[in-house]
Amino acid sequence: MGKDSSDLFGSLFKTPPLVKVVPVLVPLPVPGAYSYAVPEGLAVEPGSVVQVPVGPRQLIGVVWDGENDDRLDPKKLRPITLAFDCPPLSKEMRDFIDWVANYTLSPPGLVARMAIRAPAALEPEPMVEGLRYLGGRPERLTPARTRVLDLANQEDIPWTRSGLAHAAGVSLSVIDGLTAQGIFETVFLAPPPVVARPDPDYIAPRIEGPQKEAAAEIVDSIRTGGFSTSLIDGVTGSGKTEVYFEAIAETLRRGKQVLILLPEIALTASFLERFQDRFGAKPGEWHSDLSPRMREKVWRGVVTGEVQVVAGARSALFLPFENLGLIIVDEEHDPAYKQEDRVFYNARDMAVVRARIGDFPIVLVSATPSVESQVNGLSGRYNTVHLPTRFGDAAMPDLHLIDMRRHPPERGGFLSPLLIRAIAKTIGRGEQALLFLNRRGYAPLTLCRVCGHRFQCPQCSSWLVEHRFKNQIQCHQCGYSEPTPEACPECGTLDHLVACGPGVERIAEEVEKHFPDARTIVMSSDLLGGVKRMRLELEAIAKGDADIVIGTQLVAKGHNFPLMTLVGIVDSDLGLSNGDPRAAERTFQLLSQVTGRAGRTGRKSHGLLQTFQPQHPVMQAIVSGDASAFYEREIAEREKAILPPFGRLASLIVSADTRADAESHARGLRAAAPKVSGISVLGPAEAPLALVRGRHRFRLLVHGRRNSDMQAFLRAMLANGPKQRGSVQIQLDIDPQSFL
DNA sequence: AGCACGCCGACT
DNA sequence: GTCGGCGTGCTC
Repeated sequence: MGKDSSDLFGSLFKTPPLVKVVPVLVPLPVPGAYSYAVPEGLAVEPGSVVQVPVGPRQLIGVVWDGENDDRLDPKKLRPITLAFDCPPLSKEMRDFIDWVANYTLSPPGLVARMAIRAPAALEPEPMVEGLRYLGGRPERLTPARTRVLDLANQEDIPWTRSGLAHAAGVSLSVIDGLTAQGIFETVFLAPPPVVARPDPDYIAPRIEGPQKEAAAEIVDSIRTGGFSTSLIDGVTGSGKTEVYFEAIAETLRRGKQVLILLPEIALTASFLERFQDRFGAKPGEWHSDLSPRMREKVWRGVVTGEVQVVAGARSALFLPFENLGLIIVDEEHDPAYKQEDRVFYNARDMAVVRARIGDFPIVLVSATPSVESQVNGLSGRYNTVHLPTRFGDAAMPDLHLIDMRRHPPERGGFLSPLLIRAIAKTIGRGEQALLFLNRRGYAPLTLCRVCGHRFQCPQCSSWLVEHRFKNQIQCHQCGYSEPTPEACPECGTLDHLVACGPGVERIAEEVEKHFPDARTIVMSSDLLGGVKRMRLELEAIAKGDADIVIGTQLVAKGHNFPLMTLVGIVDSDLGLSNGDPRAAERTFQLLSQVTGRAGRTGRKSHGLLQTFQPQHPVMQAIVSGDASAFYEREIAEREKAILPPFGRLASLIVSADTRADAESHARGLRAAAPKVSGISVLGPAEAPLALVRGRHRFRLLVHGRRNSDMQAFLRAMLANGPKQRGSVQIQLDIDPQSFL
């Protein structure tokens, strides 16, 4: 190995020692990867999870692909602190993260962070201490010791200390005594799996007719392999879950992992049990209020491939599966799939992208598909599977509108005589009625009859909602609350405050007046006693311990009420004109879901919808059961609403954490770009907008922390066209697949 | 995201 | 004279 003199010279005087430098994504809102030196002897590759120093802190990051920024001052280079002992993120996962960061214009480090959000799981789980039976007898045999030895002789498996004590009905000291005498040996065992292995053939599928055909169609796409998107579109109670369970079974048979995405609210014990009934084991769970310990176990199970199926909320999409082969997105239309902080994304859309990158099938499921998915189904890009009828002997409820102009309630009331009569009949038969009103509290607005003062939130200027059960007035926007005052704060007059409009509590009052002997229950998220009480109440209702249920949104989902044969919608029009461009779609979905609560177990059932707009397309679609007419119309409306592309008319929708912030951003933008005519403001609740894909027309949502950033961005965008990317976060609410 | 720095208004 | 509000800049 001859060294020539120039080399020697270089190493002595000029050339710095060769250090390996790698890009590392750090969890900071910076546009790209940082560069770090790899210390001697540390083995890292793209995907390795590492700890690195950033300023004064140590952060967890991921070694990334690509070149280092060579403009970086080498003096700034710092070494990687350590590499975690866990499998690196796969190329597929890295591509997915890059894609999502690029599409959502989010800092890639923040996207990557979502994949490694179980810090404790980065080190392998500690071994658990166990006991192995070595045979032999103790010097003195007591009855307790005999019981332990009998058990140990029966089963030749390693015991845990406490497990053996418990099984033998003895105290830990008995076990310790035997261990001290060399009867047992302490061994270290691999930790037990979080969940048992699901068995695809645990029971024969309980499906028939159209369900069976639908399942066969989807199983077929799995057998074919490769990327495909299917949309299961079936009314409530049509057996959608049973159908996609067959897709899961087929994937498991092929030795691949499955992810089931559900809106957080649908991740209930009853779903997990249903899964267990079919597969003999529960799926792994992933959601926001998982205990850190559990989070760690599931994360680790997923990366090692030990956990075969995960049922999770949207964040589960970023779990680094070892061998993912199928994604199910249940309740595909649910707005809970949207994340609207830090990284803005719709998990449903990103799930399709993940399947595309991983080249495996994905199945979207809904009784009321989103307009976007409907469009994709109609255009043939998604393979639509219809389940038009209910499963077994259950029939859809008979639906009718009540025109409130012709059948008004009595003075001071909100229920039409027609609805009251229907309730009387229903409970007379010993069946249950559900009254739905999507409004918590007693009254949405309180005012003073003397001076006209309206109770308004001091923090965010929306109306304060009276809650009689809690004796509070609350702001439903920001959570502000205060005790209900007795006197008007403006003019000081006592006892002249008047409630305007109904909330569920007020409907309960009216119901009690009409049906004093009925067992009435109010279900709303501010039910005293929290989630536990809520669950008990739902069970009680299912058992028949209530005659009339008055509920908000939260009765719309899940739960089967066998005796529920009447659903009354108090105000069907509520939500149709709140400025949300998706108002009609949302209302259609909500009303379909609520009316779908009736008659799920075979009894003849009815739905009555009180409305002031019986001709409205949403109302017509609901009562006629003709969803396709509604979608067709809605699609046409959206097409019309989409503004012309950039260049001719730039159109911006500004949104921010609060409406006030958004207004302030918009003022700045209007000043910065007077030629832009279409700057409009949406509050955080309304954003992002629906967009039907097609051609390259789109709206942008600009989210920014700083006015100056937003203005700079806007100027650059106007100069360079819509492809310009700025330092602000932008949400393009357009079909991600047009970018694939 | 955090954290430091710096610049103007209301206080012990 | 300071304390502290948030606007701005920086982290390999």
